[in-house]
Amino acid sequence: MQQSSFVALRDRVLDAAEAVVVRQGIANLTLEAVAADAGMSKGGLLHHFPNKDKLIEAMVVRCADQWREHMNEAYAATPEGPGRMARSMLSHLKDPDSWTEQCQRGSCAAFAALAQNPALIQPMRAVYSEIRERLSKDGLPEGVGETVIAAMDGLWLYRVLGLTTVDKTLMDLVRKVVERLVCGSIDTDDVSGNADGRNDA
Amino acid sequence: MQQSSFVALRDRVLDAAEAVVVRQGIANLTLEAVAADAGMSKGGLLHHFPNKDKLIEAMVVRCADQWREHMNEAYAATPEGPGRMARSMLSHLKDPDSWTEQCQRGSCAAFAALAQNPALIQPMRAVYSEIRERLSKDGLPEGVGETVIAAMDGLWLYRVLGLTTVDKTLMDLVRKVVERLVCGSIDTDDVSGNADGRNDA
DNA sequence: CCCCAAATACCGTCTGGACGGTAGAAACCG
DNA sequence: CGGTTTCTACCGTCCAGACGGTATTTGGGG
Repeated sequence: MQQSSFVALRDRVLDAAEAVVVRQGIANLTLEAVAADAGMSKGGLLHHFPNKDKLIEAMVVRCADQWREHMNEAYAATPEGPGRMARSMLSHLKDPDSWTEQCQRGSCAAFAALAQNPALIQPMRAVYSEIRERLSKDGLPEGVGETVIAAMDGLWLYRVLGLTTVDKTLMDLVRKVVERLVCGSIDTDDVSGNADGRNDA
Repeated sequence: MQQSSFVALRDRVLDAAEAVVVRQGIANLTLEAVAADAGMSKGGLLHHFPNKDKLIEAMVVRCADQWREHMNEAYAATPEGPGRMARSMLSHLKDPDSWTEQCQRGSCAAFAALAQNPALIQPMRAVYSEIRERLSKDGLPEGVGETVIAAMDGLWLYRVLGLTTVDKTLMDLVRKVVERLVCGSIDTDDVSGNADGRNDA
């Protein structure tokens, strides 16, 4: 019974870690709690992850990989043309359940890393670099891609910190406005032409 | 010398707490570390804040108050008309130094609360409710105000998690795109009219 | 103005408990 | 029997908070 599936043990432990964070908060993410939730002893847990840093690193890596995969799938399913990357990212907002789950995964890993050792967040940084790289070659005027993803991550922040409730209504509202922004930028791309136009007060 | 200024002691302690978080991370936000940074003993610290929860609560409250104040000042300095609230918030992005400082303050308090006791974040939630309330009465089409603040908080998230560098260039890019969005929404407010128009793929 | 007492601000020490990590035994496997 | 996995027991450290004591200030009576 111990290795019910071959590779599943690692995932079982990482799931347990996320569950602990969700239920009891970052402060209670202890080796004992994770082990208990995964149905093993602390010693057994430490056999697979030599220390807490490695455990959290694995959480972050798994999360980053899933994110990347999710992103590529959405991109493949998005019609070609300018703003394809931006449009594919916005499509995530159409499925609140999936989005919420990704949010939770990401926040567990990110906050665990932040609390344990900020350097552990590196894999997520890497994913972000890729996203921004692809957005910069998306055929949109400067700044639009950055705005799209910033708005999406703002929603992420609200959910994660509980600053405000993020329901389908809010997600749809923001998504439609941003979609309009993207489409409008494709038709009239005079934003980039205005890159130097300082209208600061 | 101990009470150099009358009320300043409390602020000195809270400043110390923020400094500890900035320099050493949330995990090292201990009473001893705060006391040391504030130039007093742990016993002395506990004389003013009966326990760690109260200390962090004070951090959050101070941060929320400063935020509200900052917000009201910007609003007062912003020309009247539709989207005044949205425009006043965007003006924060024009001063990277001030914005960065606010970011740091906010993140220290928010993460300290998140790690210690998520319920302590309540004062920030309250500020957010006010902001969203005012944005909803801002004379903009539905969703625009929400998008504006979501984009700004996305930048906040990047800075706080270090997901990507947030410099003046990026801030200006996003600000200009969002400003354009706000102004465009004032001229042609057909976004709200399109609320039902589903163009999902 | 002085003296004494009460309040206030602060300090150093202690303790109980939690946590990360180690070590060796035990169970399971072929 | 050898190797792998898992367990139990334990150690050293750290931290929140309690406690008793000390310096400084305040205030009131003579």
